[in-house]
Amino acid sequence: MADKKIKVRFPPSPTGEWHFGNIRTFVFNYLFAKKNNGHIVMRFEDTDAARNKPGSDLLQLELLKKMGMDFDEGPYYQSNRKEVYKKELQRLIEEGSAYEAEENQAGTGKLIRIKNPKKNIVWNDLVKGEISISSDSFKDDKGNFDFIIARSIDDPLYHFTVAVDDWLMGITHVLRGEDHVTSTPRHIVIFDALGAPLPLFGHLPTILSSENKKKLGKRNGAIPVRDYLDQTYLPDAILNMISLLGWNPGGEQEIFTRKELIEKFTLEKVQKSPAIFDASKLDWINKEHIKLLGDEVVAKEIADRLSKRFFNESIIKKIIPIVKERIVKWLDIETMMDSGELTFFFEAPVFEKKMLICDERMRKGIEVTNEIVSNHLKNITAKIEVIPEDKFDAETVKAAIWDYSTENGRGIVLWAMRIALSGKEKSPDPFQISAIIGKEETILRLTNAQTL
RNA sequence: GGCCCCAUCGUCUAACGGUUAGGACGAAGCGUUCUCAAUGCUUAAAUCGGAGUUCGAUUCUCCGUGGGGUCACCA
Repeated sequence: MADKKIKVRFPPSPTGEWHFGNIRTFVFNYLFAKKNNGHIVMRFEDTDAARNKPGSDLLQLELLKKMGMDFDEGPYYQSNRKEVYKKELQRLIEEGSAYEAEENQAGTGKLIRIKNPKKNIVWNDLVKGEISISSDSFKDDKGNFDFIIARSIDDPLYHFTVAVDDWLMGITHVLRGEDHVTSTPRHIVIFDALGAPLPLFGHLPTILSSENKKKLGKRNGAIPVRDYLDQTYLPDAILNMISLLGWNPGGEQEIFTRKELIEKFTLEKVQKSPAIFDASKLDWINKEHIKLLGDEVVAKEIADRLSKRFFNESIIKKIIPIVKERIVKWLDIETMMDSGELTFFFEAPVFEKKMLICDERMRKGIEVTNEIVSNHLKNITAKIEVIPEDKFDAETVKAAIWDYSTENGRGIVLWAMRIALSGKEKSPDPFQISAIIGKEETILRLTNAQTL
């Protein structure tokens, strides 16, 4: 028995940029379609010209592309399909399931209403199970049970265009936000009038804002997904984050590649209750995804953020592990560069002599003067000088001076050494720095610090 | 308010009707350390309430309560 090919849709209104709430719906459709070897239709629902924001369709398409989420068909624009809707509207009127009613508010024609079937409308929701809503709920505040499907024969409304398109485009699975639950019975009534087979419906739980626990939206702190991309969060990390909002495959794994997400996705594991969006986990997820990346990727990100003056391929290669463990996202490399946390790997630092003397706390009561520090630096320089060039790694350097620093106060000796090499109060340990900048440069910096 | 949906740590969540209710993020503490980062270990932290079914309920049923969604000539 060959199942009909699964077909889903991305139906945004071009009214602005997407936040996590919007894109979550697309992500689940994407995952579901990819998992089941399905087909994705892109369709802009722009029948309300007044609400459309010019250019936001392009912005949305661009975001999809940046997120690596492709579609197979479209984009369609409902505003280009007016003839299709008109034809179906006429048919419904002829067949008697819809009719022209009173003049519309704009005075541009007669409203078209669809006859209320007066029954319970039931469907088996893919995520929530059986839902039953009486068509009596269509009643408006004037007591009319027949809801409006078009402002006029030339001006169809959302409920109608959605049903017509989902039918004509052969959509098999309608996965959308929970906010559409109450409009689903209306769509079903239209499908029935159209004589169209019903797709399967699945309503995803809402994403709530962490500040007020209301539906995520522009008014309650919804940040555009593009902002996260601009902040150099990885698309796959964002995808990972979004996927886990209202879904999980059941195990204890938290970090998933795109491929794993697609493999594991099932509607059965979608949560029924709303999830609150808390971005703090994204930092962790992004860091974990960076760990998954090859060193060459990290090297490129570092290189892209270095000025010409600093560019040094072999050093970049050596600082990869250090950068990797210190950043959450690529942009942090820039921050580190700006605050000088990386520059000392490329050029000798400038600092004041008094920095060579460590804090009270680390001295453990031992008196330290400039002369004593200079002397320590001189002694360790001598020990480092005898290390062969080809054995100049962090372990060897550490071994060469470990005993000396232990005897003379590690805090005092190693702090001075680290400052001499980095000029920073906070930095990787002096052995790592030495190994990275090399023997010659290490000795040079150590020597300079003695005579500061 | 009507209608619909939902209910496990602060957050995301796991748990054939039988577990000391598990994991992760975040938080706190400790260890390792010359600093920072990273890392390791530890701790605090939850089944909304009440009945019922059952030998046994986080799990099933009902009632409360709470939360969310939706009630346009928007989508």
